[in-house]
Amino acid sequence: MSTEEEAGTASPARRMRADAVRTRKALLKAAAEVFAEHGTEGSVAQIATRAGIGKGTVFRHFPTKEDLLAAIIGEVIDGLVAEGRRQAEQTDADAALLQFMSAGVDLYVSNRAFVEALRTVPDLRHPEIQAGWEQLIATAESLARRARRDGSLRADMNGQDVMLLICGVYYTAVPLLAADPSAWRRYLHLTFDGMRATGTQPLPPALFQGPLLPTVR
Amino acid sequence: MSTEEEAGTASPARRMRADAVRTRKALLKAAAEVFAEHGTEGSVAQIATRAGIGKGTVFRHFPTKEDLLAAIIGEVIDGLVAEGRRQAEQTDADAALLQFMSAGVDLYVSNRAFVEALRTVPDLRHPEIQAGWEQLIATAESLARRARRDGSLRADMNGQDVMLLICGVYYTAVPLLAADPSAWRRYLHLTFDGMRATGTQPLPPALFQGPLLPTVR
DNA sequence: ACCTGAACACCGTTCAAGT
DNA sequence: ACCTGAACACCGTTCAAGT
Repeated sequence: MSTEEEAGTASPARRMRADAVRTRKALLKAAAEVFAEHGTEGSVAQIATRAGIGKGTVFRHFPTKEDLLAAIIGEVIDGLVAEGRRQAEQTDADAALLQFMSAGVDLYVSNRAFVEALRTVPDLRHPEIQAGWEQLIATAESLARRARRDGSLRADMNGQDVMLLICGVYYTAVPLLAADPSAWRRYLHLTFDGMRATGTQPLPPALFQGPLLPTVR
Repeated sequence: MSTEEEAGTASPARRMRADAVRTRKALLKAAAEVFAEHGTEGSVAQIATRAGIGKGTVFRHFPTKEDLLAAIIGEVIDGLVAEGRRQAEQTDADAALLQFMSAGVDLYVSNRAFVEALRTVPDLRHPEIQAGWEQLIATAESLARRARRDGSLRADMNGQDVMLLICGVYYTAVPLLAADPSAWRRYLHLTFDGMRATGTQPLPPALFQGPLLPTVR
């Protein structure tokens, strides 16, 4: 978590004054905490107070609240991508895919802002988030490909499906999570059964193979 | 749609002055439109303007914005319950369940406020919504029971699962809906395959059989 | 009894004034 | 170069004043 390179998160311009570097670090830490706890609705004032800085300073570092959110979410995405790559080295392709999806749903449960941000991927036009999302799809696709080859995943499932389904499983369980934070497991297993189903009708086609957002349409 | 009994929506106290009845009707109409278009975030000012009344008047009829939302959502729920009962009369139990779920997802797609409200069912402590939700579960359960009996639905699926999965399917497809409003069909079919899966591991247990919110825990 | 709009405490955002 | 807090246009909500 904190073993990454420090300070340079999303590399702001070049060469900052020492005090600004400190301020920025405190800001990012506070924002990460507030967003994880309160979701996207956590207020800028709340973040500023927790970081011990003025409200105006937040907007000096990030032009909008959304930009700040994107910086935080970018890091969370990186973490999930890393998890996917770790799973890709496992021998059992089926288990690797399931464990990747479990990690994803679990992350959603523990970080409200993460799902809220990803759900609005088409709206949030942040290159960092778009790039992160495509990395996630690529990672998921590599896991899916292996599982397809050894027959544990149906032929018409791709990486984008995997990512979208992680989100769907989370939302399926949302109303139950307050009472039981692991209620999502039931629906992940159900979904996974659907993903391996054989001898059924072929699914209606997937929309996009590559990037989530086409320029046309 | 407008063939229902007029004016009495959620029966306010007793005997209103004629002008108040007119105001209330305009308010409910405006609120239904604004919420469907803009989701929960549609503003009270927007609704008041569209209804041609003052902002304060909104709060005279409904103590909070949430109460107004609940009145609107209550009606939408009734519509879906009716659809479920219609499907229950169909001979093919499997098709009835699938068509009920299709109608549900489709409703979510066309009415943003509806999903947003249902997702927060545990938070929204409105008896009307709670009651409506339980009616939905009961309706879904009657469809599920028939499908379970004739073997087209796995034995460990219940009505609550059905309702939660409708929501999940919607959210799975959310990022694609702007580009293709029927993208959810792919995931509904996948989910449905999971729901009929046989010869697989039993699912982790369901949390609650009856009402969604236990008093304990 | 019913409606209204000004007033309040919030929100994200801007910016002149300070160091 | 960097930070700050007052000021702005919003938000949901309250309430004294009008009919």
